[in-house]
Amino acid sequence: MSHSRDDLVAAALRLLDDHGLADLSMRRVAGELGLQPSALYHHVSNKQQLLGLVSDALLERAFHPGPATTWDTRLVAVAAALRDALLAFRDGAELVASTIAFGLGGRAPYDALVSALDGSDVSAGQRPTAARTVLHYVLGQTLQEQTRLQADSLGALPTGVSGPAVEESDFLDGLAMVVDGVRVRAAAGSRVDEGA
Amino acid sequence: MSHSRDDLVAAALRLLDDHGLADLSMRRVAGELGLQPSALYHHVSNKQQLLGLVSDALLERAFHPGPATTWDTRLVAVAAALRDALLAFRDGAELVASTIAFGLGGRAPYDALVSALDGSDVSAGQRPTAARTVLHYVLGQTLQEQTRLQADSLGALPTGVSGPAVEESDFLDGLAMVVDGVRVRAAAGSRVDEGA
DNA sequence: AGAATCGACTGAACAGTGTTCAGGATAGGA
DNA sequence: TCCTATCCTGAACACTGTTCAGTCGATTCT
Repeated sequence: MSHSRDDLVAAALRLLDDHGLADLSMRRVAGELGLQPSALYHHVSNKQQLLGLVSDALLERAFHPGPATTWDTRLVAVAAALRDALLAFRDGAELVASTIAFGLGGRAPYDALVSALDGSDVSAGQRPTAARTVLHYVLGQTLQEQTRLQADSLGALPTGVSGPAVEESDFLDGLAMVVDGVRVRAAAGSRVDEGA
Repeated sequence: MSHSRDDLVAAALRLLDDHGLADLSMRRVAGELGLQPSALYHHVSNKQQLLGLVSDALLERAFHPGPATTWDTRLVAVAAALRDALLAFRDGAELVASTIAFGLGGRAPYDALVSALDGSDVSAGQRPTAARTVLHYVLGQTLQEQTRLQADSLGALPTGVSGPAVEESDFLDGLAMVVDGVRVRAAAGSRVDEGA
């Protein structure tokens, strides 16, 4: 009847989705598994480490994108998959944003963005910059979206008209702007103005 | 000997810079002023509200940019001023990012970015998108910078070579990419290719 | 088989957290 | 003088993450 580290992560992920990040305490995770709080520290050394593992679990399914033909469609696909993963769990964006900021996990998104630029005309030196920029945009925008969505659903004004479609097109508009910025670099690298 | 709301904000800002956001508790703010913790709730209804006010105070001096001639230099100037303000206080980026995300203050940066686009060829409909995008970039990038800086200064590897100059040029590189993305929209609006 | 070891776990405790609430003091205006 | 509004005290509530000595059960070694 002994538990594994993955059990803690699964229980924490369940609690996150049901009650939100603010109510995700070590005591609640322990209670969910029928354990004393101190027992968790045999599987994990920290609450922050546990949150990092939860964050990675949340992101796990997001990064198996089909091999899109061009780097820019790949970049958009990875960014959209990241957003979807963050929105799939309550407070997902907040969790991932904070674990990435403090470097306790969530390397997968950055790595996926960098490798989306494989075969592009963006110079090797500028790929980290491009990936960071897209990542900051997706995290910031999705955090704001999710916060607003959850505030709305918990009894704010009825608002009505602006559904999730507006949120998504807002996201894609901003993303297209960022990708345009990357494209300018790619064009400068190849000395070709692609115009359009 | 009675205190005002501004006294709380000033004390909190002092504590933030001296001991960091994690150690900024209501009890410490009260102690700094020689008060009981409960006394704070006569000036402020929440810890979150207090943090919002601290965040606004921190940003206050950042947004009186000289009237730059072109919209893109204005945009860069506002973004750089925002970054400077965030870096001027310990955990400034973390504080402001979280209060902005939860809508408890920090409207000034967004407003300043929107009005930096006055007189540009970016359409009125796309200015909010452009401002949001730049804002997300600056917050995300500066949060990461500041976290790394503070982690370094608290006993990590000596690293040595990469000083603050590298951080700043990283910031400006990514910012230039985002601004390029905005510029593409401006060019599309005016049907003029401004080239390099 | 018996002994030793190791992992998971308990139960209690420590030092803190944000917030609430009844009541006291002190000032200014009627 | 009374009244009232403001600022504040002191105590308490219900939590939080984390540590630590000790216990139980299973596995491994002799």
